Order: sequence, then structure tokens, then C-alpha cells
Amino acid sequence: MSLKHAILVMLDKEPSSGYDLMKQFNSGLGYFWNAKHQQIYQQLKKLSEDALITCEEEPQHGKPDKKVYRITEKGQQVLKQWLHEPSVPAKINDALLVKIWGGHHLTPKALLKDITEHKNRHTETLSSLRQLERAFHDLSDAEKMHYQLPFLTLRRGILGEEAWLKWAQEAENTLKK
Amino acid sequence: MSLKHAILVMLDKEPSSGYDLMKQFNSGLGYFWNAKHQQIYQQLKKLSEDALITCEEEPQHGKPDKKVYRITEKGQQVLKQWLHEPSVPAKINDALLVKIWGGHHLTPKALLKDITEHKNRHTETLSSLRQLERAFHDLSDAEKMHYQLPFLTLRRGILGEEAWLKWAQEAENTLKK
DNA sequence: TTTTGCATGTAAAGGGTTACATGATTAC
DNA sequence: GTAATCATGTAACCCTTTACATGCAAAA
Repeated sequence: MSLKHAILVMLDKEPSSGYDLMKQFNSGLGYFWNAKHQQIYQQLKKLSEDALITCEEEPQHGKPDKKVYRITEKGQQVLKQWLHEPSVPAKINDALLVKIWGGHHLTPKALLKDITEHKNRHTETLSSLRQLERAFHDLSDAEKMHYQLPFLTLRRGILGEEAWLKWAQEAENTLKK
Repeated sequence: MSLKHAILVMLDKEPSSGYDLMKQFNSGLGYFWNAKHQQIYQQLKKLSEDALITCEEEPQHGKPDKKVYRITEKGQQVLKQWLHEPSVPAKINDALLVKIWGGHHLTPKALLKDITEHKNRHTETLSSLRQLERAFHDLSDAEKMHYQLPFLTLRRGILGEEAWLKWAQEAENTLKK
């Protein structure tokens, strides 16, 4: 229930179009919150109706028009309230683990194949997170201070991906026997 | 889209009632797949209608009647097919990280409080997973072989929780400054 | 000329949460 | 007596996914 709040957080940092938000969900924020463009446009509509954000159409040359959304006073209040509530624990729904848990119908080879595909994705994610981390380390102290909180979320991503890959190694060792 | 498959996996191992499945979702399997009882009963209804499982009412003494579900031939085929498809990557939706990412409106103290509450939950989870791990180590070699795959999922849980707690330590160090 | 990027949506179906609802037994 | 465990469900709402839908501009 907090795609709504994720959007408010983003618009609070910077006025954006649906398309801008979508790009953020597919990069930075996307490592811990997922949303498809259809969902984003729907939420923006709803948030507008509830007057938590406003919308202004912005003509562009050589590109389609943009709708730029801004958080309102009311939106900021709602956001602030949400920030002060205890956050709900993240829920894990991992199909790969369900499969392994009940995978005695499969050959170890088939399981390994599936694990390897996931491993490739996690390896890519980790390397792009590490790239961001290096970029952070090159910042000035003032900038580091400014990006302290997003950096913490980056660290969560890195530690999470490292743990995943460590597990994959264990799993491969077990299944290769 | 695989609560359906999670249930088939469970019923393939052992015929169960909705209540039995619910208990499993709240313990073992619950570490990587979540479902509420209302959802389970609805899925069981649907799976029955699609003839992937059958239902038999079983009277009990001193307890309410039970509906015991069993996987059918057709259900096993559907399950097998799902097992052979590449599994969809787990999606992360973590409100705590959204909060931290955009948490400049909050005091470090408020963030720490939220993190600490999550930490308590993760600490508890980890200790119960470790208990299961110790129980596994006490098994005979034959039994260990038999529980090899569930053990892998247990290891995933342990490595995941350890990584979470390691991150929390980092986050606390950062925020205490 | 085909793909990629920009930019926005609607509609239907499916999955998940919250609230409501019941009722017996067992353990404290 | 009061809470926990056993056991099952319906209804309304909300959130998410998939499919459908359009159209221009720039780069390859």
C-alpha cells in the first residue's frame, strides 16, 4: 500500500512526469520498490483527485507533451504522517525457493539451470550497484553527507545481493553432488 | 501467480486441510511465501473447481470437521510443468527502504527507531531458522539427504537474515553520527 | 527502415488485504 | 471466565499484471 507514498517521496524531492517516475522505478528506487508504468499513471490520477499532487501540462518541442506533477501542502502532510508510522515489514514471495523446496520431481541439473539464470541477474544487479557505490565514494564530503540516506539503501542492495550470490554458491555445491 | 503452485507443491508432499496449509505458511514455507487464510481457502476452492485437487470431508471427534485436499493426476501435471518453467524473479517491495531513501524529513532518531523494530523481528526470525538448522545437523545421513532441498531454502533464509542484520549495524553506525 | 526513446493512457483479469462472521474445545 | 487453538468461509476493496492502444522523433 505504499506505491502512493513512494511517489509522494519522489515528487517531494523533485516535480516529475509519470515517465520520469517510471525511469526512477526502473533504476535507483527500483531495487526496493517495483511498479509498472500503468500502475504509476493510475496512482498519479488518483493522487491528483485526492489533491495530494497537482498536474501541469508542459509543451515540449520535438517531444510529446509532458504532465509535470508536484506535491501539494496536503500531500506533504500525508507523506509526513506516513514517514512517522512504523513501516510494514517487507514480504517475501520467492518462486525459486518454492520450487527448490518442492523440487524432488526435478533433476539437480534442472534446478541448477534455474539457479544459474537467477545468478546471472543478481550478478548484473550487484555490479551496477557497485558502480553506484564507487561513484558515491568519489563525491565530496558535503555531497556524501547529502546522499547519506540513499547510500544506506544502496548498501542494503549490495549486502543483499552478495548474500544471495553466496547462497547460490552453496546451492550449486550441494546440487553438483 | 504461484500461490497456486505453492499449494500444489505442499499437497503433492502430503494431503492437507486449508488449516494445515495455513500453519505451514506461518512457519516453514512462510519464510519465502506468504499467504493469509482467506486467500488459501479461496485458492483451494478454485483448484477444486479446476480439478487440480480433490476434497474429502473428514469428521473429527472433539474438533470441527476437516476438509482434506489431495492433488490429482491433472494437478501433478500442472505442477510438473510449472517446475520446468524458469521461475520468475522475486520482487522486492520494501517500505522501510523507501522511507530511508526519502527520510530527510525525519530525525535520525526516528529512523533508528523504525530500523530497531525491524531488527528485532529479523533477529527473532534468524534465531528460529538457526534452531531448525541445528535440528537438521542432528539428523542421520539418510535423513539429511531426504531434507537436502528444504535445507537449501533454510540456508537462503539464514544468509538473508544475516545480511539484513549486518546492514542494520551499518545503518545504525551511520545514523548515530 | 526498423528500433529505441519519449510520453500517455484504458480495460479486464487476477492476486492480496481487511473486515466481518461463526462456533466448538482445550488449557490456564 | 478468558484466551488460544482448531476450522471454515464471504464480501468489499485495493493493488498488480497483462493486454491493448497511440503516435512522434531520432538514431542506427
